[in-house]
Amino acid sequence: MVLGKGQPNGTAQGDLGLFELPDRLGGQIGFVLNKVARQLHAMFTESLEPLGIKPQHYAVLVLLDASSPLSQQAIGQRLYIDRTTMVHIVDDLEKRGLAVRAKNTADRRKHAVSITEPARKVVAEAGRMADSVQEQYLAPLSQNERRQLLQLLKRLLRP
Amino acid sequence: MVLGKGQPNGTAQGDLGLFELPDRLGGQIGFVLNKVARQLHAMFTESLEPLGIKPQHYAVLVLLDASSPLSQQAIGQRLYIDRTTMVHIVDDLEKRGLAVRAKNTADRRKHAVSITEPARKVVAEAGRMADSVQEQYLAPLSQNERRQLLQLLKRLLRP
DNA sequence: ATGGTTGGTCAGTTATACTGAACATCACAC
DNA sequence: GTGTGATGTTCAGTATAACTGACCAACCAT
Repeated sequence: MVLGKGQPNGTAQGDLGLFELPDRLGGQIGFVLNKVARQLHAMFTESLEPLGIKPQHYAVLVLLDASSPLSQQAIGQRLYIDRTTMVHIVDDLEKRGLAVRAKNTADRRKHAVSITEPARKVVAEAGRMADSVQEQYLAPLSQNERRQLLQLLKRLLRP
Repeated sequence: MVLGKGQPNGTAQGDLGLFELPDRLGGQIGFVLNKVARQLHAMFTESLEPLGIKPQHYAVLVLLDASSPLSQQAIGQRLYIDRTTMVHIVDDLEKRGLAVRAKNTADRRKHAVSITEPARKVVAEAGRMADSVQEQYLAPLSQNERRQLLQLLKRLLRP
């Protein structure tokens, strides 16, 4: 998966030219996409460590912060997260006191997952870290280019 | 990591508007990046199955096709692949008769990893599949936008 | 000859994603 | 009222990719 640390060492920032990819790979958006995603993910993961959460936790909390409660299925659908992975994420959040699973009286199949008050502070803090990491990693691009990149990526995202 | 299948089901192509991300996430390039990378990776992985290789195998073979032999360390550095992961990848390729580890007489610490002749055919076929998958997934973007996306991503990639 | 570094391997751990099966629950047709 | 199909969630796994730390052989500079 696109995650983790692992930058090649022994090279200075900006030495990318020293390791040109062959055209066959350099022309593959998927390849570069994976590596970029992994680098950014690793930076974000590291920055969140003091808060005791991971990027996936943050994403779920952001959604719940915006609108609580939601079912696990609804969260998963909006965040492109697998149903079993969602079970684990909510397990973790419950364990950390950052979310609760309540009964959904209208449909007993579903949990009513809600954010807790302490979690709102965590989300705010993590949001600042997210912005900081993004600012740092996207430094090679202008603001306009960043908007452009995001817009292009969003247009690719399939349901 | 950014990999696997897992698209939410029950929604039609183009229904993205139905599941807008909150700004806090939608504005995070990392989040969208991960999801896009995973989708493209899943498509490519699936398309390669008939050839019995995976995207990482393909990447290594492409590099070796361009220049053989190379040490595992050299391959890893150019493809942003961890040294232990590289061991497994070359193990797999050897097992499939697609690469060989020979002795490096100049430096006995290093293997001289080379592509095999049969593997060149696999690389060619996989390359066509890579192009096809990329063509399909990038369909929402114009040719110019695709070049732009790739260029922006490459500028972000750190050593 | 020695110490530091490098290349590679091994034995793990971690994160994310996924499948299939199972069960409780819901909605709907009859 | 009943049966059937679908849904939401959980469980028990598997898979992929990445990673760390330790270890050993080999290389290089001193």
